[in-house]
Amino acid sequence: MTRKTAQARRVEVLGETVRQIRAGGMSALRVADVAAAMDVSAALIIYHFETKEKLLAEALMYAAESDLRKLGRIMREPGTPATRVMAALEWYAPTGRARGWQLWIDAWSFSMRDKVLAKVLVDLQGQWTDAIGGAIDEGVAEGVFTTENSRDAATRLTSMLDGLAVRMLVHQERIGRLELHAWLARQVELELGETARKAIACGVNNSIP
Amino acid sequence: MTRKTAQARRVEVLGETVRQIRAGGMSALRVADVAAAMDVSAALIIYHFETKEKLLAEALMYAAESDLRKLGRIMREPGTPATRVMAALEWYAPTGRARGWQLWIDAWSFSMRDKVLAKVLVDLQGQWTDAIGGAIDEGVAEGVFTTENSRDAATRLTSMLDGLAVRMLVHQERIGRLELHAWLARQVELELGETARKAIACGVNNSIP
DNA sequence: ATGCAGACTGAATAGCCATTCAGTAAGAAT
DNA sequence: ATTCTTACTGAATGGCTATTCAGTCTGCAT
Repeated sequence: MTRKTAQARRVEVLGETVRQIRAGGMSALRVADVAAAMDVSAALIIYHFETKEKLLAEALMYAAESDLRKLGRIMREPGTPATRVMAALEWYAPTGRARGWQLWIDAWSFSMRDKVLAKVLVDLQGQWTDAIGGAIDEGVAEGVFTTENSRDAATRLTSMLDGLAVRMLVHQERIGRLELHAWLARQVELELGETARKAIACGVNNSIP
Repeated sequence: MTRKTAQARRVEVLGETVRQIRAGGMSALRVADVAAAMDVSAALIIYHFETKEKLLAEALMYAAESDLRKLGRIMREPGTPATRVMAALEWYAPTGRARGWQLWIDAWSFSMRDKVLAKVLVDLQGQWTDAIGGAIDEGVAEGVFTTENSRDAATRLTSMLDGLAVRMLVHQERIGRLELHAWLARQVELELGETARKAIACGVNNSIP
């Protein structure tokens, strides 16, 4: 058994934990399984994380951080506010089997009983809302978007996507990429005005063939 | 200990189970707690339901059925399609502390691992979509609503409400009754055309002071 | 009255898993 | 080399709860 620094080991454990949650859901997660997959003892996990609950919270933070890094990258990319908003929403949106979403639906359920988890989620959602809301504000400043309240608009847009994720994962509805995109574009037009739609249509032609 | 017919006892147990799930969530549910609240033995619960998992599935069905009965009542009430659609959506919408919704968010999470539960949920959502979609169709026939596909419109509307429920319960966002109503009305207008808004405005003045 | 079906119970049982703990050893520091 | 920190382990332990089981009791049918 090669020893590793605590830091390296923690990251390794978090990665495996997230992988297993994605595969089987949070309630099926066993400390022993994570350990077995890494070929270490279960005691090691507890040694590094103290309790399973804390492991779970940290694992979610870990997953959230990687999501947020991606969001940051999208927001820093060159382009208009319209393309940025749309890129962010498209990436937020559930696609295909929506693997990643199962994690968050589980997290919603767990967070209602775990304050630490709840805080992670509030924070994560806050950052999404701020990022998208911020891009909307830019668009408003440039005169491309129209909205009363950019945060509220962002909330409604992401809420609809959350709901659609539930439709796809829980209710097994198949919603195609194009269909989803069309729904999203409609919604963006309602929220941000018709000039938004035109701005988006241009951006989209560049990124979606 | 007064003895009851199996049927009566089962209903009683289901009621208490749903109450406890609403109060503390599905994962906190203990057979012993349900029994204690009814002042019977835990063995009795198992005697009637065989296993906790089956109890859970039946309890969700029970909750779903009572929701659907209410939906049926709303749909049979006299009034225009516009008032019916709006009444259904208003009732579906999360309000206040949105107690009832915790149950369904839990159910989403559980259903991803339990096929029986998944089926209950698919069915429940199907009936909501059909009911709202049906009322929309009526409205279209009367020329009040305009939409390409009534089921898709119903899906989008209920999806947004699901997402808002998550915002309220998980992310602790306070969305006021009036605000929610305004958002809903906007959305209905987008989905069903502007004559829908007017029709709704009339109906709403009757029911909301 | 008597029997009987079946609702109901108390007291085990048993399985599952997180967590503990006493100790081992790897690698850095000296 | 020796020490020392600390990552790591194997083998308990302990707590929690669903489930079982061997009966008990109740109200109905005969």
